[in-house]
Amino acid sequence: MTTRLSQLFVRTLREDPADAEVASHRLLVRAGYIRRQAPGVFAWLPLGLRVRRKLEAIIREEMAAAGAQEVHFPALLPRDPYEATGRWTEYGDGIFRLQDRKGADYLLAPTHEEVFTLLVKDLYSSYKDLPLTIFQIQDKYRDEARPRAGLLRGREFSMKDAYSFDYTDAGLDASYQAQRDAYERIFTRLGMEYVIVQADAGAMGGSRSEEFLHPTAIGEDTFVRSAGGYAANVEAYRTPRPEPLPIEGQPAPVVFDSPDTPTIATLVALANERHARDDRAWEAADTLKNVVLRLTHLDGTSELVIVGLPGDRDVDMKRAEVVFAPAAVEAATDEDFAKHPGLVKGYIGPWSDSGPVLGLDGSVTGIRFLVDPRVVDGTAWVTGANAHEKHVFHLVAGRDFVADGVVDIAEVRAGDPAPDGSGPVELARGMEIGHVFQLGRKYAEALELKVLDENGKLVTVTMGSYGIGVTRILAAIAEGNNDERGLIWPRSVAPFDVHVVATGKDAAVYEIAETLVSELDGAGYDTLFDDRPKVSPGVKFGDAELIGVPLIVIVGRSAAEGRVEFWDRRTGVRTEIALHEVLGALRNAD
RNA sequence: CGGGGCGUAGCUCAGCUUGGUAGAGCGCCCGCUUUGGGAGCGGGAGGCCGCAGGUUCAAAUCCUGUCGCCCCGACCA
Repeated sequence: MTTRLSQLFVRTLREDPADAEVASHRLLVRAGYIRRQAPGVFAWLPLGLRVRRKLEAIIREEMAAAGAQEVHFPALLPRDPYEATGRWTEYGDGIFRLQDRKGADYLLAPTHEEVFTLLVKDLYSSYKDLPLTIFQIQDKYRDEARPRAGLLRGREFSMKDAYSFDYTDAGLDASYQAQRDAYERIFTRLGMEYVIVQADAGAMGGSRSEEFLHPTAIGEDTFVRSAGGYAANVEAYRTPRPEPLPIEGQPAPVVFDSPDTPTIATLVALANERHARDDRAWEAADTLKNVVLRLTHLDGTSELVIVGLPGDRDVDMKRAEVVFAPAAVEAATDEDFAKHPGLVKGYIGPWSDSGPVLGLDGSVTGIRFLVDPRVVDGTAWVTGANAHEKHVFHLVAGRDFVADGVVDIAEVRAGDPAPDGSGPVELARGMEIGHVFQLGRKYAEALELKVLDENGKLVTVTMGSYGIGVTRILAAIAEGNNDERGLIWPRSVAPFDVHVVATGKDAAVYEIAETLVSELDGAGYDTLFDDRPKVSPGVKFGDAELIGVPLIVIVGRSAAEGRVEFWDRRTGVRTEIALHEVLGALRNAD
């Protein structure tokens, strides 16, 4: 097919749009691929749609190869199924909700687990029908508090979501692996760098969850990886628990005066000044910082919880959200402190010489006390003594205090050990471009999806869900493939195979170009033909660079002598070749 | 939700401090010229100055309110 630029519905912009910041957003708007309709909502013009279709075609091919069948659900769904699984509530403000004229609740679906599950329940009831994997490519909706970066974080976005149905755990593993393999093939075909990281299974339950992250500075996820092959989203990283240390022989706690120690640094300085250790200096990591958090549960009730962690670390609120989900986590307020006179702000600790201060069991405050995994029995700490301007050292875990549990919400730092022993980790930023997830039986149980097994017994189906962000990947590719002049698409998703530019005023040039273009058409190439007669060469070259078709053929000043220029958009190299060599040059371009 | 910025032509912006009834560049339309890096000349179309109220003889400009948008942060199965 040949598309004539003179007929194409597009208007390129000479200047950057004022409301676009990141490269992908700026260039996709400027080159006429998309237009903003509302915050985080975009219209797709022919160029943009072509890229999208290319991407979708690759995904469809790999889904088919993985044995998944395509279906299509509405984006607009009734409330009921989401009520049954609890997500109507759990999703909170993140969901677009609306009502019909009768006042019945609907939503614009953020994902489709519920309705896929119900459809399978409607149609299937035997183990013989399984395994089954079905998918769709559909627009999803999330009412993001702050959409940003154009397509990278929109409120409407296209996603391929697949769901697998099995009646055995081994079957689920196989279905999961098939999707995971398909994702690897998709990203490889797209030439996209990706890292598979362990993801947090979250409050949704489920046993196995991995994210495909595209490493990029503008990514919103932080992940860790070790040289030995460990990789995890920082939210899923688990701090290894050291072996306990012997308690016998450790010195007894010593309470000391600690005025003017509002920070860990001042406390450590004071300890070194007045109570120096023989072996080495006190360090921030020797202190136990007790952070008071307020958890607000879904039912509206709330509780305080105190987390003890090494003083050289802060709480990572994202990790905390994951651990305490679905409860919301925030720092305790002055009001909370006022309600608990047993808490001496700045001097909180689990111990006092008159008995335990923190903990559910018989402590003064009765507040749940959780500690960092590094706080194992036998470790000694410097911490608050629960009296104004008093701290205590030689406070030994397992002897002087006992926690209600362990919670791993401290920030993760480069150099921390990988939990699988594969060495220290480094931190990097990434963008989530895919997610494979063993849901297990949560949805099937909530919606009562059961089948009869070989023995005629009803068993609950086990499921997986697998998502790939189509429009997000498109944006990520644009983000990683551009220069100051415009986009540079990989051939696998470029809107056209080749961009033919005719320049000059000579009518013969256009005739030669026409002939070339129909030859290309005959050879099966999708061609964009800049046939605009009264547009200057500078404008045509500029548009070609902006639009970003990777291979460009210029038919111009030496066309009459049977020569054209072959222009590689990515390298910028232009070579003059004979007209009859064009097809060969295109074939060799890979 | 907190902080910052901005709403004037299709796009990018000036004008606002010091009120006098709206501008530039690009784009678009017509004519002539031009044709290898975003052309020249001439003519033209196009604007409830985000919205509402107020002050004033007079408001894009000053005041109050409101709506919207962008950026940073919080949040993000």
